[in-house]
Amino acid sequence: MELSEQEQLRRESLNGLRALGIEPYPAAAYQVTALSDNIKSTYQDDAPQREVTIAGRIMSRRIMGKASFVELQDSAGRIQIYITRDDISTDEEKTMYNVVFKKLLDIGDFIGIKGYVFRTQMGEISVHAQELTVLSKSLRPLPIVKYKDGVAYDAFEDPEQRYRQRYVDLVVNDGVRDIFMKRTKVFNSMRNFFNEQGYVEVDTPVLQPIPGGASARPFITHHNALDIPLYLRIANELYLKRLIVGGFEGVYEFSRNFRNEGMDRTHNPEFTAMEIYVSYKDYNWMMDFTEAMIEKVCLDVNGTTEVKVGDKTISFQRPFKRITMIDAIKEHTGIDINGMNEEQLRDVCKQLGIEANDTMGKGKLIDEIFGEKCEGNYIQPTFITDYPIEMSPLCKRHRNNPELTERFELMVNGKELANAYSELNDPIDQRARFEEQLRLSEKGDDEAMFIDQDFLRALEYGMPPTSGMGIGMDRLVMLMTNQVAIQEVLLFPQMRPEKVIRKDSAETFMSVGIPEAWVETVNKAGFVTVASLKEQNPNKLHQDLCGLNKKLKLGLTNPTKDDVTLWVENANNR
RNA sequence: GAUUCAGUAGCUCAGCCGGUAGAGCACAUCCCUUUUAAGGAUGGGGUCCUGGGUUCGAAUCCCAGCUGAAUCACCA
Repeated sequence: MELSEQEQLRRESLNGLRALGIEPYPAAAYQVTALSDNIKSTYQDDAPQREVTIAGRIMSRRIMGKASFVELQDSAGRIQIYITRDDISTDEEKTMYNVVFKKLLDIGDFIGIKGYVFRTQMGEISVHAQELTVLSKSLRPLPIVKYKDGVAYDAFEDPEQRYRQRYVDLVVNDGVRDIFMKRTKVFNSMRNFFNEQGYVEVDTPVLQPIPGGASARPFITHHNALDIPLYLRIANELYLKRLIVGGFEGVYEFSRNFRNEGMDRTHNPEFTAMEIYVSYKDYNWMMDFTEAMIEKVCLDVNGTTEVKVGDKTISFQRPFKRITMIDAIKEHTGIDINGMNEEQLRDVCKQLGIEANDTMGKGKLIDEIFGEKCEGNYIQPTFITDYPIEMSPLCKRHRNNPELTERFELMVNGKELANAYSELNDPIDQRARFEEQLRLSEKGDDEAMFIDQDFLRALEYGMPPTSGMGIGMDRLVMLMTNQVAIQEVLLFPQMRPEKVIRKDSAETFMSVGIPEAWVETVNKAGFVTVASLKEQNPNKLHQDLCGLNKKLKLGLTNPTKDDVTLWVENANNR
């Protein structure tokens, strides 16, 4: 492993600490009595002096001779520490200050400080250190981000590095933690809302023998003991309904779902949905319930019902607009699709310039028209209701129109946020709908649903009238935190794995005759494994190595061409 | 999957009409007991993403690849 100069220095400092009898990774608990924000918010100039013990990471140091200032970052924020040589050092040599603090500690190290709170001449509330404890040594330099008046200087902003090394992102970038704190608040607020009504949080299987409840390509895995394929769930809907059959009157689950599809700034292969099912309710009740829930979540998280999303302001104040899908299409295209057959719908698509192929059924065609012409227009929260029956195989037929279903989707900022039904509980109708899906699947629609026989059996025992609703939690958090990328609201978004560079040890290189002194140079020339030396032209290799020796002023004795030829031969024979 | 852009020091970036690789922060050494994005001075640090090609000579031009981002396509 090649270490940068700064990394090497930090390892030397680590040894320096141990040489002084200071354990850089102590085992003992450190009793913290205060957090940075609390110290600052409760400070009063005329109050009696307050003793505190705090701990955190050193984020900056300003050494002014015998006195220094440190910015210490803990979970709540940052606070300045004032350190003087004579206060923290007890011995004659002032080792704690001159050696430990000034030489052996670095930005990024965790330290504990015992001291008292005061205000500096510049007016900043600070802690005057009386005791310094090393809590953990950091061996890698953090990116240095500085802030003044909310402006970041030298921000650490390469998305690849931020997502791959979220821990660094969280340490150095202001505001990243806030997003995830808000994410937790969204979940807690929603959970409280449900619990207050007596609904029950449950866990259902992530590994499912039949991936049901949604239309999506699943991830497939294999169970060795049973020797069967298992699928990571694409939804948990069918399991929650089984629980309604079993007698629960209200169940919900925050469900991590997995879909084997494209990734972009609004899709991650694993994402979180919340689904809730309540018996003896219909989708009208669920609309009232959903808007009440979202209004509360928004208030709990942001303290207001309005959120800024990009340059738009979205109001989550009840009630939300409601419009049927047919009216929405009429509104945005001027075409009334009510009662049209598949042929007529295909013509409408052509007329509107929407691509339609033969695998698309009636439902899919209507969905296409809506997605293309209407969806993006609904910025303020809007319930789109009464979807065509072909698109909603788990949804109850509309009480007034057998072509439609009792379904709504909630559109916000031009995208679907939530989806809900009066759940289909007629087992015979449900079986017919599944069979229709199977026909679509045979027609080439690879997203059509599988038939879950056990689910049908459950329905045959009888499921009470029920309404269910699912909501995309990541998208909700994006709205609540004004983020446009799902990666910004997932702690560890999916990334292509980093390449692991396999490297042979020095001994392996020496075993083909390369002198120890030359191993590093051979590595530097781009050969980190002995195998990579195979089939190399010894002349070129010889030249490269001698060139590096000269260029890097290594002062090594150049190998002869015969030496290099032998190395390559040995590598070939391994 | 397509197109475009990007990859240079630990971090943020300049250099890109080919000719010895630069700045700020960080780091090191020295000075300094109330500083605050940055105290002062001096100094060290690079596989210019990888591999080919053109050339006397490539960070720079060309081709291919890798990784990421944006837009579009596909998909809840």
